[in-house]
Amino acid sequence: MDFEKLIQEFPFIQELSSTDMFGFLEHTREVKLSAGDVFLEQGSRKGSIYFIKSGLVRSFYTDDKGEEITNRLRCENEVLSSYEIDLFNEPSRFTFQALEPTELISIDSAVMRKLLDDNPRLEQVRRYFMKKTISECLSAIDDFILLSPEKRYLKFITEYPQLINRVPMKYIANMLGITPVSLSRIRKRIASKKH
Amino acid sequence: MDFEKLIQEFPFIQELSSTDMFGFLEHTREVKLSAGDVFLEQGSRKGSIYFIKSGLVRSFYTDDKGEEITNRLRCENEVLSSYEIDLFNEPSRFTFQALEPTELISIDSAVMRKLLDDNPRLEQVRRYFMKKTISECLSAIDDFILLSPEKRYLKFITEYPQLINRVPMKYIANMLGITPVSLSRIRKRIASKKH
DNA sequence: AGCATTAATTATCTTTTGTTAATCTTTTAA
DNA sequence: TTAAAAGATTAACAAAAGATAATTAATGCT
Repeated sequence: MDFEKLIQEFPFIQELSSTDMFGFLEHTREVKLSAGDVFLEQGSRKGSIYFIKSGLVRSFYTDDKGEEITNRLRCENEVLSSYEIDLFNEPSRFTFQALEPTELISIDSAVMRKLLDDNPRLEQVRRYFMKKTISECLSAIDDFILLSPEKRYLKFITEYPQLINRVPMKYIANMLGITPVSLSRIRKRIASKKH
Repeated sequence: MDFEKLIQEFPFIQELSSTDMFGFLEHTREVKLSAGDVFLEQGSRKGSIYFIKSGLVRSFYTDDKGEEITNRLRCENEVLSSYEIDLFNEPSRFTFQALEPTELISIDSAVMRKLLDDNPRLEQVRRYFMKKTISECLSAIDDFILLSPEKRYLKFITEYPQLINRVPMKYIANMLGITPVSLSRIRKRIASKKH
């Protein structure tokens, strides 16, 4: 794992003492997943915080008609977890699934919470992730308010070029808040504009 | 001010010592505003956290065409502030304006940050507001992904019935991510359905 | 390799939204 | 109180999205 990149992604690491770091690392474990594996189920109260060493993960919601609606995609060097379990002590509203062979480093959410609660110096870690979450959410809301579906798609492909060829378009359509059929038409429109 | 209500809204208050509470209160000040008054400008780096004693406030973004796009409405017994200033140490992306005669209790964001940083026992206060923000944001994103504009409007009027007769419809249209014209049609459609 | 499944595209049609402009209605301010 | 301004509605049209179904393309599996 590229340590430089890690620090760049998670600047708070530099501020942690090696004691803190080891105290944290001894509770982590590695998980190897195959494409399609589900590792956290909608409704579960027990979950972990996952760092993606390699691979690709989606989280999705299953609606009353049994339709799966993808709401997040995360790939290597990113962190994800259930907001419900981590922040609100509620059952996860989403299922987490690997879309590729995936290696995760996980730490149980309850254990992590205890670590953070017991060691105030780790507070910055919690704050870092909460701030990051807020930042991402605010940006997503802005996009829904200010941009058309087409603009949102264009923004998506420039912002996450590494994802477009790795996941089904219908997952992206879900995240943009439109139907897969509509996304297909948008893509056609864009392609024809570039003649 | 109704103290019971305050504790219900902000449960962390109970956990604060009176020393902490007074230390906090001595930095607050009251602001009286008339309808239309702007009290925080887009681009400002200096702002406060505002508790609305009475009245109604909106925050809006002015786009490149000079159009104002309302993104938040807050009324009495609610708290608001600039996420950019408070969390990210960046200039506010939004202007804050009173829509009615409004009384605010404010505390300067920089002062508040120092108070929170200096007193770890106040960390729960910060966490409370960050969690609340995340919760609101996630819910808003869900609505954009899962609900049609009409459903979003219906949800809005059941969730915030106290707002519909106090603010122009066009502000609500902005927050729903649609045009005022479209909202007007939606309202007509809904009215005709109830015949 | 070949079959079955899943995803993506295309087509058709209906519904909804955006845009612009005109007309009412309400609010504001002189 | 009345004129001006701002907000809401309506109209008319173009553009886009939803829904459904059919077709084509891609993927997975044994």
